[in-house]
Amino acid sequence: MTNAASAATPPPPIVPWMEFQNQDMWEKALHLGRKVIWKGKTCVQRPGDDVTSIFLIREGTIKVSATSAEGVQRTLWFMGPGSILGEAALFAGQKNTHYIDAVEDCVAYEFSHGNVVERLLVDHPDLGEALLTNLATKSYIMSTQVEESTFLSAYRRICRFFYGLCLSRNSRQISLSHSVIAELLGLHRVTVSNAIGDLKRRGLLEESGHDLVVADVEAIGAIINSDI
DNA sequence: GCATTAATTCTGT
DNA sequence: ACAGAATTAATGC
Repeated sequence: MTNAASAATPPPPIVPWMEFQNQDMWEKALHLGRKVIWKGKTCVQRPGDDVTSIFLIREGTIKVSATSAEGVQRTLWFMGPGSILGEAALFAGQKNTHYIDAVEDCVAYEFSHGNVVERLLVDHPDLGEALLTNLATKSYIMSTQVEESTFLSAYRRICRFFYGLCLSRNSRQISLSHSVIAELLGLHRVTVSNAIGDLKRRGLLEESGHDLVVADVEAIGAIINSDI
């Protein structure tokens, strides 16, 4: 993929954080769904649970993670407003395979399999496209993570994550602990702490209360391709 | 409602 | 692996 367009405007890095700004298209279909509220810091679904519907997340953030038999956690991605949960399992005819945790209070809309197939996909092509976009995003997140863990250094991956997160969320604020970032990128927590400490020393990252703030987005982005 | 303590989480070495 | 700081939860007054 080496064309002028992509060279002129490089797409932002794909990060394991799904969030879609324009949810307006869903308004017309909300009446087909059922509003549900998930309290923060609670488990919403576990591996083995039957999946008979999908959920559109409207407020809050959830964490999707895999757990080994020994209890080791590996976060796969986070999902925020505008993202859809459960469509992969539903269309694949699979049971749920991951842990889904609400990290903060969430509002979601549940759509039954029947409503998805007979109403959403039939009456609203744009919602069908939104479902495909959502599914494709998950696919790209996973392939990108495999790619990056194979080819990039931990330091670069952390910078790439911060940079992509800033662009996709349009915010410099990052309210994640070091261990959460480590679980998300498959890194050791100390590796993340050291990298963050280094970025702070270099003035690219600042601390605001308990949150990290990216002070210089472009500089962080530049590190990804630099030869340092 | 408020102060103390215990428990847990977070971070830098 | 460890220690100090910082939160959060639990308990008693």
